[in-house]
Amino acid sequence: MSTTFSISDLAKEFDLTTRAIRFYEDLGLLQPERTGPGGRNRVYSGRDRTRLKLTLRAKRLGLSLTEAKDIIEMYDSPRDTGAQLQKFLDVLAAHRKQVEEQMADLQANLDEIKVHQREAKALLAKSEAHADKASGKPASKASNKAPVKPAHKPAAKVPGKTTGKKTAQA
Amino acid sequence: MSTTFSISDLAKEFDLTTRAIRFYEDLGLLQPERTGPGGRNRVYSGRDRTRLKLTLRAKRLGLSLTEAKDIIEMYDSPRDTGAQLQKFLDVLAAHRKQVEEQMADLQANLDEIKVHQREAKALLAKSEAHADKASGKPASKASNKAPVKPAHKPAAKVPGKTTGKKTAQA
DNA sequence: TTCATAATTGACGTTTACGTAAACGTCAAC
DNA sequence: GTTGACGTTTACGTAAACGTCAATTATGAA
Repeated sequence: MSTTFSISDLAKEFDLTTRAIRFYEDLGLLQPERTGPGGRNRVYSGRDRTRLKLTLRAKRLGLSLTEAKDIIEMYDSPRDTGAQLQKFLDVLAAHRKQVEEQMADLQANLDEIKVHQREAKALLAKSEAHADKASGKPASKASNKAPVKPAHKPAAKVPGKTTGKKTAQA
Repeated sequence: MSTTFSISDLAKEFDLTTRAIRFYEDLGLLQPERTGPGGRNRVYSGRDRTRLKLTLRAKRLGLSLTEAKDIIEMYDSPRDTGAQLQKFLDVLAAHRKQVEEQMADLQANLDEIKVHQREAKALLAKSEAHADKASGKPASKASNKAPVKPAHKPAAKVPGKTTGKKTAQA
């Protein structure tokens, strides 16, 4: 009992369809063992689960599945010789640079959001102070409307999914 | 002369094909004016350029073009009434949450990279100290090999492109 | 035993984001 | 006066990432 998972276990946990999981297997991202009669059913190990988790995180960050695969393979490939180690370090440095660039993008994004928030709040306060005629309602907190989701997305989504199920954070 | 751009200006600046830029127009992301005989040629304003820049940043962060459009439209839509302002604030809050989640993903990623770097460096130092037989070379700095790029990507790339041209950072 | 539930393997369909010609207009340079 | 360089539209092609049946097979509950 070394902690294994069925395909639907993983599907539920990560809010994926089994179709998607099998598709990832076709790409070589997962290599479940088989069980049952004639080895029909897939059995996933903890390692598979980890790879899946990493894959999904990579997706959320905008990477393609093949890119995710390349990276993940790199991360659990055999680094015995010094040359392999050195190459690994090079790749890590490149990844790090990439990630840091992306963080800069995100930070810029966040800064803009903050600016807009400040502006909008100021405007709203002004209009409310200006409209102090009738009701004396505080009018503050945000209402819970649809969080902007247009439809389906290939990457980087807000928690709520189109398929409307559970949510699994990394 | 209010700073306008030709399609190839933008193509060069952002390392896009003109095809891509026209495609963005089809999606409603850009609305260049026309010039020349019969109004055949496109002329892009600074606003178009900004929208394009925002679009590309959104792409790098894993958003689809339609998502990018929705967001950008939101950001320069008319927020006059209090209700609109409040809705805008709600949307901003949702976006902010989304962005912060993504930053968490990125941070996790970065942390893992750092761990691996430390491990690899330790191992490498060990193997070098262990192999102090012949040459006495320092062996440190990273070499500049291909930065892991598999082929083409739909989003979030390292500077160097498949089409191998210029690079424009946000 | 029968019926529902879960899994599996094809195989074709779909959406996104452009690429890739084909065919033509235009203006400057040679 | 034709050759480029750049621009245009129309249209078909394509790779990625699954969705959506359809046709089985196996298992467990009723």
